Amino acid sequence: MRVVIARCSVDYIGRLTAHLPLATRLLMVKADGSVLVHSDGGSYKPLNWMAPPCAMAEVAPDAEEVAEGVEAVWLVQHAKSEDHLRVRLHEVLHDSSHELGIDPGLVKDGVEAHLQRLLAEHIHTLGDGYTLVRREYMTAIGPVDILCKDGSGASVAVEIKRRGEIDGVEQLTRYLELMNRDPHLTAGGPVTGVFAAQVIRPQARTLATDRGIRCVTLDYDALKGIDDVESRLF
Amino acid sequence: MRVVIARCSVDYIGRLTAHLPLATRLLMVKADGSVLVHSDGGSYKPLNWMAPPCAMAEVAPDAEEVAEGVEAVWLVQHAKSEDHLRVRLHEVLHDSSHELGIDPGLVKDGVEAHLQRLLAEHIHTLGDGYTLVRREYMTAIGPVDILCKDGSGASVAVEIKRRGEIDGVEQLTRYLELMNRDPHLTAGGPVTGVFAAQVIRPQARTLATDRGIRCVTLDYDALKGIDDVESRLF
DNA sequence: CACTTGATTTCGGAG
DNA sequence: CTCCGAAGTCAAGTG
Repeated sequence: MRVVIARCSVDYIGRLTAHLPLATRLLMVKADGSVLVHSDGGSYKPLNWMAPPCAMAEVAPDAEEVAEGVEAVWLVQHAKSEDHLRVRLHEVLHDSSHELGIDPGLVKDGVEAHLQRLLAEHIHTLGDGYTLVRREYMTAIGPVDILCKDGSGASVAVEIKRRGEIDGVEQLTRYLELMNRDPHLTAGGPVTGVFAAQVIRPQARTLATDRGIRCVTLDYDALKGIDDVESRLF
Repeated sequence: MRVVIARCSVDYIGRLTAHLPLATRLLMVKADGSVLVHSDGGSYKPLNWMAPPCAMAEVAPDAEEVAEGVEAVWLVQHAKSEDHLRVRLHEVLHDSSHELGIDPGLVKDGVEAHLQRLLAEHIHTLGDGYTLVRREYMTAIGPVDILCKDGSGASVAVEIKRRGEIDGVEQLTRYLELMNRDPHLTAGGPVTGVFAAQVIRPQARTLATDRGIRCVTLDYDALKGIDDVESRLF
């Protein structure tokens, strides 16, 4: 990992064309050759970058660049496309390299998969008499998050999102359309839908309701609470 | 901007819980208090981070941490939520600060907005007699990229994407459904749809065709070429 | 390999 | 401010 602080200008040519005027920035060159250009604010996203696989070469500034005061030029070329980044260094304020080694990586908890497991384990939170058929029920166009049956024995398809947005409703609608053509699934009556999420956007809620899909807001901590209480009983 | 290279472990608690085991990493502390934890590979996304607005405080390691060899602890607290990051520094290999100033920011070219402007200016590329009604035509469920009329005077809704995928077809279908219920728009006949993109995926093309939506492949450079030629005439 | 889906998405624009 | 769509999205899982 090489870290450089420099007054520089940057040009990216590839999927789009982007230009960064002359200013002082942090340049990060990773072991895989990828380059990140960061300013002193914003978010975790660099102002400009080149994703691996790519190679960084230091080339000589041309006559025009020399006239503009360019000390060095970095040419970062993507390995599988024409995408490239040209960094013109006008003044290098810091330059150091460090051996970092391979990172053991991030351990996560609390994502959609977890929500799905929790709701599957406590499917009765959807209503009395609800029973789980299976998680990731496979259809021709993809897996339905949860397939269960309501108190009357009718099939219910559940789509789970962390944030409920309109495309999630579209997805569930496609599943329901398909599933309602399967005599096996509709034996107990038409397959209904439940759109479950921690937060459901008003437009998504409106569309779902309009299509007869029930919306359920999930409380992750409450579900986990039930989980903890129940596991403590065993 | 403060740059630290250190052997550290990191814990994030907030929307999810995430842990990074002890390893050598780059820590970036930006002027707005935000912190980024980078490894020597991956992509432009940090392994872990705290987004602004937030504040970083160096706190004393507790007894257990001292016993594990922790030299210092950074507590990064988000200003508007309970999200926080705890960085345990075991060994600092580098630590430097730099004044970067405010960045003039990125200048982009070639995104969807540009495509939309170009097609709107050369709406006749869709066919003889096509006339522009307006860009970003507002409907109850969102803006249609371009509303125009064909040679016969019938309304045409155009959805523009850089890459034409299935969700873009779904989006246009929703607009068309709604617009075809508006007597004002259907006065010249049913509203038809055009799905325009630089690249259209086969699945999206199949779905669009199936729904009577015309697919048009946009050539950005060609459109820009027309633009340049025309502007040169004035 | 391509395709799909989620993300501590981030980012920008419109209402 | 919120809501919504786009992104040089990235990255992981699956057929």
